[in-house]
Amino acid sequence: MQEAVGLIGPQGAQERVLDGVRRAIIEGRHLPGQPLSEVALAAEHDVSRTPVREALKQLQIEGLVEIRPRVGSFVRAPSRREVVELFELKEMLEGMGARLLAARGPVHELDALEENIERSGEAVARADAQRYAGLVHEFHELIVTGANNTQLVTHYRTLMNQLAYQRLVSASLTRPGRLGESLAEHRHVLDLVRGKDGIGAEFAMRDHVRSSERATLTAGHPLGGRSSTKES
Amino acid sequence: MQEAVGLIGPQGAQERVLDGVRRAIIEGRHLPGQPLSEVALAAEHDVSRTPVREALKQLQIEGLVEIRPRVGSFVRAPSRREVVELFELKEMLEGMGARLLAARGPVHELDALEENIERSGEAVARADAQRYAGLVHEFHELIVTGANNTQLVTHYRTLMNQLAYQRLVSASLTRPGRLGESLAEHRHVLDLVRGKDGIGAEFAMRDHVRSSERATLTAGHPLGGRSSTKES
DNA sequence: CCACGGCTTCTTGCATGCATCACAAGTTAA
DNA sequence: TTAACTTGTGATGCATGCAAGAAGCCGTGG
Repeated sequence: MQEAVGLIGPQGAQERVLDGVRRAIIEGRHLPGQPLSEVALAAEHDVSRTPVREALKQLQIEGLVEIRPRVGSFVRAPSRREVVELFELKEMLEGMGARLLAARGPVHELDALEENIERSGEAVARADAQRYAGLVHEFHELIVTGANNTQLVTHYRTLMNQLAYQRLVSASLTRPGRLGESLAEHRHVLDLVRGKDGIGAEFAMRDHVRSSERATLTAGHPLGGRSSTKES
Repeated sequence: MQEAVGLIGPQGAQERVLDGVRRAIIEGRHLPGQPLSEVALAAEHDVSRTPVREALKQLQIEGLVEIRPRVGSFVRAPSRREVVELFELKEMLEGMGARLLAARGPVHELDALEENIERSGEAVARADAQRYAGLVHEFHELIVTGANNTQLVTHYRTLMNQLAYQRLVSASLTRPGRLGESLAEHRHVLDLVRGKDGIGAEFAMRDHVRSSERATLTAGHPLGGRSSTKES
């Protein structure tokens, strides 16, 4: 071909491939263990193998893809152990976010959190688990971004990608009573943040993450439990 | 050329380039802001541009290199603000390591830590700051690896690369009295870990990181203070 | 003297071709 | 029948060529 006429596109070809494949994995369109052929992805996104290779490399670093040299790339599913490890990290990072946010004083994220809790209350009242799942995501995201620490946000986002958090949360919220429980914990965290109790907010958030972890791991485990890396 | 006769090399060409450039940046052979030409690096490592590009991409994700699209790659120096952010993260991650290590009970890392403190005492007695710096690195590394959480280790290593920790620590330890102070803090942390006081160990470690941060940032700042991204 | 516009040059981004290696199916011998 | 060997097919890893864009430079106009 060698046309490259359409120039670099909106934001480069490899970024398009990167976002596309990442979303496909997180949304479950590519299942764990499934091989990701470079030529197939190149054809699918209508680019050559080069940007596909670079995108796969980045996804490997993000933990979504496993590249076995000279063999190929595969969708990576974290093992059960890794999920526990990721939750341990999540606990620390979100606790850190709550503490830093409390220390910042009144910033616009607090209003957004207030509004989030209000809308969450409505969703819980209607038992709309799907909608609440989205609001949960927003709540945690606001806590972390509100900490005003870009490094924290970067590491946190990587973590969440690996956890395929969306699906996990949706699964955990099916347990009856969990919605109200979760909302109460959110409210408690926000109260402590507003009260500028940094350490209190940190530990409330950590407790919340742990209880959320329990709810998630005791619910169905859509992860399969086994890593894609078979070590036989 | 197109020879590729020597086959794939010991561990692939791009890995060689990756390690080489990373070490060069961390050890200060490539200075912040300096442009990293693909062709120059390719010639230096005797490979083509392709593996160099992939290595640079990974280094960008690790935070050591900034790639301005269509412009070039540059050695990235974290801004003062980013250094503070990185230390905040370091504090949380090492605190987490200490807590998890305490919960694990008697593992071989504890013996290694004991021995490390012993050797550290000798280094302090001889006022050998250089040797002590290496032992500090080992101590913190043992705390983190001893937590038995591979995700933690991964994120932590990335962090340390960005901080160019080696140089920073060496600089901070020039302040008189800091060596003994630091050693006492290490010993305190290890005592709490051995006593299985997880939360205590976590906060002792966090306190230690904060005091280490103060010592580092008040010492000379070899980082230049300004980011490589000039925003004028 | 300073500002602005066109141009040159060097850079990256992507496409493509070739060599090498991993895996599996088919074949043969015990 | 089973195990080991051979060979074929497909994949990745790397080298290289071409086009588009960005930074710097020089000349010109004010």
